[in-house]
Amino acid sequence: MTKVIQVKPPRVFSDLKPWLQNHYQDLPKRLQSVAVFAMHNPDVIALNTIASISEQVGVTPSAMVRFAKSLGYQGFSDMQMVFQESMRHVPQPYSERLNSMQRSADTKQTVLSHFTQAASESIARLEHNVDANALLKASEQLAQARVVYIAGQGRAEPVVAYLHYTLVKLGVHSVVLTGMPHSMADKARMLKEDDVLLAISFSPYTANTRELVDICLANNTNVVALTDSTLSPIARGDDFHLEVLEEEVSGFRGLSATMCLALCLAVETGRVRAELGNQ
Amino acid sequence: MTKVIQVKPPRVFSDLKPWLQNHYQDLPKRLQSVAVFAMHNPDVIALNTIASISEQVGVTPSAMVRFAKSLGYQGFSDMQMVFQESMRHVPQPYSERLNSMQRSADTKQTVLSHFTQAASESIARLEHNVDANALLKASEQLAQARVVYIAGQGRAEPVVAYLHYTLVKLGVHSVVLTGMPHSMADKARMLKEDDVLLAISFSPYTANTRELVDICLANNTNVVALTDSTLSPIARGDDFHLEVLEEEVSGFRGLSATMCLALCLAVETGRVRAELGNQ
DNA sequence: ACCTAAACGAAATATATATTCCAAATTGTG
DNA sequence: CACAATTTGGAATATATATTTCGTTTAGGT
Repeated sequence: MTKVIQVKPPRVFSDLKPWLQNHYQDLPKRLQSVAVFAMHNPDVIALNTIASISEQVGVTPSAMVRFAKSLGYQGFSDMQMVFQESMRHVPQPYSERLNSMQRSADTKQTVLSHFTQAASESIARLEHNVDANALLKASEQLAQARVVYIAGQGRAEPVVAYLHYTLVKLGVHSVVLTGMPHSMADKARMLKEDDVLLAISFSPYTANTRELVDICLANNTNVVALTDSTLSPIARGDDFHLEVLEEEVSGFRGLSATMCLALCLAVETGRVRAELGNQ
Repeated sequence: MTKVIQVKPPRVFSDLKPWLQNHYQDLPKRLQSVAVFAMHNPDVIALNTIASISEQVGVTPSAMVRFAKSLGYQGFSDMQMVFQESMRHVPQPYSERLNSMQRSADTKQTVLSHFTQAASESIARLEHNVDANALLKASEQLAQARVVYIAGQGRAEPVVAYLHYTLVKLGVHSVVLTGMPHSMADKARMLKEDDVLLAISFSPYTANTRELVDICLANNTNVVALTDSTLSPIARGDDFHLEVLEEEVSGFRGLSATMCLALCLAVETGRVRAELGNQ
């Protein structure tokens, strides 16, 4: 049997790279080709089949298997997992474990750290994923509104309260839509064309908020939606929607990133309004 | 045969997202679950097998295939290619960032980034500064309460709403104290010794919330306080107070860290309550 | 140049994975 | 409430993919 490097192979890509450099010299010719290719195109290794990769490298499929085995992996598939992990954008297990490990055996601290970790990740993702253009458009809509009506239930209610509080402080005329479902619907029908509905809704989506959106769209009243998914029933092609996804910890979703976005939306609205010269 | 959307399905991920949004409503329940998951975890779809993904989504493998087909793809594998392409030349963050950058004249992106940075810093500080013991004690107080009465005004109101929402979901009997100042005071005087007041208050401190705390302490009712400073008038030696300080951006204070702490407090309360064996 | 040991490629095999099919359950409708 | 249509889960099937095997080739040492 061909010589196999005895020590356990690296299970994370960042370890694999320097590790492979050391053993590169000792590899047979074909296997060196594979090594060079793998270091230059990790994404190809991660995503393609042996047949496809080996063709690109210019070797036979069996060479790929030998390569993986000579590195100490069980087979090609085993090695491929390491490459796949390197391009997953949610190394949540890692960061979570690391964080927990750093903290000493204090259980309460680690519980909090789970939540802070989730919050940080949610916020980081928010920053990367938010459509800046959508944010601007939404702010403009709100800034131009005669009155901003805010609606949302359940987990969205704190967001409603915060947006209301901040918008009022900024001098934007805003009203929270409350009450029984049918009375809310009645109120929604009263909105004028120069009003705006600011609807906040998260999964599981309440039928009520959705109904309000339907009513407003039917009346040509503009709608700005804040939701956790573009697939939300309140997100339509003809409104302005912002998306924020909260990381969940053992079944609980926070509101850290959502609140951050809400504040930003409110402040931007104030800024745009000031630019437009409304008092 | 199940209804299939006729038009050719999108071959690039960025087209798939809005496209799915339009057809989302028409999908069966299980297929909607898949859709939501797919939009939230594209990397999982790209890298895992049907069996693994379907387990994570909570549906059967055949549902995954039906999903792909109902979208017009030949099968799951066909659809998976689209997801793989999206992460092919690895750094998706870059391309996405660039895209957002050129789309907007860079001002919006940086405005949001100010807020996200402030939020992240606040959360990091929260993690270091929180007194783990105080958190535990506070949770125990809330867990042992017959009824938790929650009070807070202004910027604290969203926190009140969130704590109320989460505690109720966890089966903790909790009530929000609302109304005119003097009627709230009257209500506060009704609290029994085995009730707990959960008071949230931030600078500038409202006299009202402070008064409630005074009343409860005089009546030997336990108080758990959530504030932005130990110097807050509602934080006393003889109550249990948690402290969270939000970084401010051009005069505006967010609630990201506060919400994180609130969720943690609520979940801990639920956990302690379960440990105590209360129904 | 010969011999030996390692490396290699092609095909056979084993395994994993996706897809199809159908009966049961669910949902919507008259 | 019953009927029809749709949706769903699980097993059977088909396909794709990795792995092993083995005869052949190559390279290095004497």
